[in-house]
Amino acid sequence: MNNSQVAQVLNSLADTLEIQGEVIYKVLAYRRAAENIANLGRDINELQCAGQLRSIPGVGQAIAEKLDALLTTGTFDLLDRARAEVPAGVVELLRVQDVGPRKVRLFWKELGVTSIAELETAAREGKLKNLPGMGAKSEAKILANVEAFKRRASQTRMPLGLAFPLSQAILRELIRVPNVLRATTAGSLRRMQETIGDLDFLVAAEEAAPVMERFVALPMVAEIIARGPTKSSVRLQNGAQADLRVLDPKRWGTGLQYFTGSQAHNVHLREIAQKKGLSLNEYAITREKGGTPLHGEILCAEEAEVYRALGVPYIPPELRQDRGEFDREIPPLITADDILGDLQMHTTWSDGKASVEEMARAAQARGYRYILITDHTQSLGVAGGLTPERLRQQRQEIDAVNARLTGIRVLQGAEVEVRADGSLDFSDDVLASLDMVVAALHTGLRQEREKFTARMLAAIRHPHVDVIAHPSGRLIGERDGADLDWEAVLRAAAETRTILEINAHPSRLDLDDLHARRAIELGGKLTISTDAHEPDGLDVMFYGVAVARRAWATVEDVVNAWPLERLLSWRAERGAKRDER
DNA sequence: GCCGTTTTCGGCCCGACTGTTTTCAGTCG
Repeated sequence: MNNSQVAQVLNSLADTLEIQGEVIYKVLAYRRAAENIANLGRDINELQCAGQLRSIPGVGQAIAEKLDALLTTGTFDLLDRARAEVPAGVVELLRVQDVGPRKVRLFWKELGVTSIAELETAAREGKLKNLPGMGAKSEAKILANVEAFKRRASQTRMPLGLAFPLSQAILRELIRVPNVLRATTAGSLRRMQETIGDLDFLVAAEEAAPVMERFVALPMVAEIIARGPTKSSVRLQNGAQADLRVLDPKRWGTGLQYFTGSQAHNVHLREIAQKKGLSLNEYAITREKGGTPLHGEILCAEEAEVYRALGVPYIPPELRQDRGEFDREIPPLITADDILGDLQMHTTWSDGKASVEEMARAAQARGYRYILITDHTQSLGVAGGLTPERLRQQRQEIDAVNARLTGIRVLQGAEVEVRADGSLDFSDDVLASLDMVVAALHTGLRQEREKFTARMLAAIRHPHVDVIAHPSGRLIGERDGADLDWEAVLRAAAETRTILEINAHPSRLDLDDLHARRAIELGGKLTISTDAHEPDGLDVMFYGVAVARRAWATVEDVVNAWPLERLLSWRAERGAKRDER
């Protein structure tokens, strides 16, 4: 079982216990453990082997024993009992909006409902409205939510690449409302998580009503879920939920901090406040009940003031996941302005849509000093992969472009296929003729762990390979990454000075933040590359930078934030080191 | 069930909105 599967088991156990009416803190303990396991960055099986399960935050004696059994036998006592007592279909009811543990229990115990289909039938037959605490309105709402659930065939979160442009479009509308002073996205969007559940908006305005009106009347709104004086929720036409919160500008800082989350980060911050005898909410910092009163409230118009008032260093939004950001000094994270070049892009020589010169000029316009052209190689026929002969012709064109342009240097590389047996698509002498070599695995992604890992390690240890492109091969929401021994791969890359790519395309974002962070911990180097196939494709760089920031990366960790001379001399040094091995 | 420069027991973040209620429970984030 991998980390996310273990986390899933604990979460569904927590759901089951909650339906059974278990004390909420026990339920929360399982959820917290699950979250921390999902955020681990290390394979939980390794920790088990090393007897270090209890080093995971939120895992004590009891949960450690259960994890041990789970990883060894695939289950444990409490899980078996919970599953025997509560049918899976009952737990599934929680996925319907506005149906929580208490209602699930009510419908199950009173009406014998054990599936979403049965819930729909019961609602249609009018059986829900007579239950205690229920009424006609609640019944109609639940029926509508069941239908909404069925429409959204897959309950998947939106990829960031979809959510980000959509949110910017909505934001532009909100900013235009008269008397709006500030407006921003918040939530997982502001944290730049790779997938987004709800779109969160925060607006500072003297008057809330006009902006609320505009929000619920936006053309992309399909349905109003809730509408209060300071908060509204809508369902968008693409099925996503969007929330708007309007704040007094004097309380912007606390509001933005609260609404950015993550929930785990906020819980942690509020605990810190509590230990100082303070209480934090989205409006202000106040003295806890029973404490000596403050001179009223502490209002924070800026977010940084919230952290300062609580004696905590400012934490950039991308790091607010409760993954140790309160415990360690935060280095100066890389920014988009630090990027000096782009080490993966395609041209009309293979499957790109623009010439070498067009790509070079586009990169120059974005302030870059160098680019690496990385067209596909021969065995990837579908993408018009290059033969050695065509590669030589391309070199001439690149030389000509370099002669014409000043201020940017075009390097010749290739996105070289790693074949099924781990060998590369070009001979060593052809590879040696390139300025840099990017290796990629596009085939056999479903190979078993040992086999795929061996191929990857062969590519990493290959003397001519500089970069591994999109290492896991995942496509967000479509295809999981390959099953890899990540610890072995990340270690080998660090040892051989092989650069691992963060592919900035929002459908990939590969390496992901957790693996990139682990790579850095092990001393490895990264590149953030767009994999552009046309000039505008260069504009996705900021997504990759966000992943790197979430991985705590600094300029030192990211080679395309280095001047070209430094990158090339580091590479030469690396070649010498490899020769010694 | 976890956790500890206030604690090995007694805490555990905090508030908006809705619908069913005559003061609050449930859900959500």
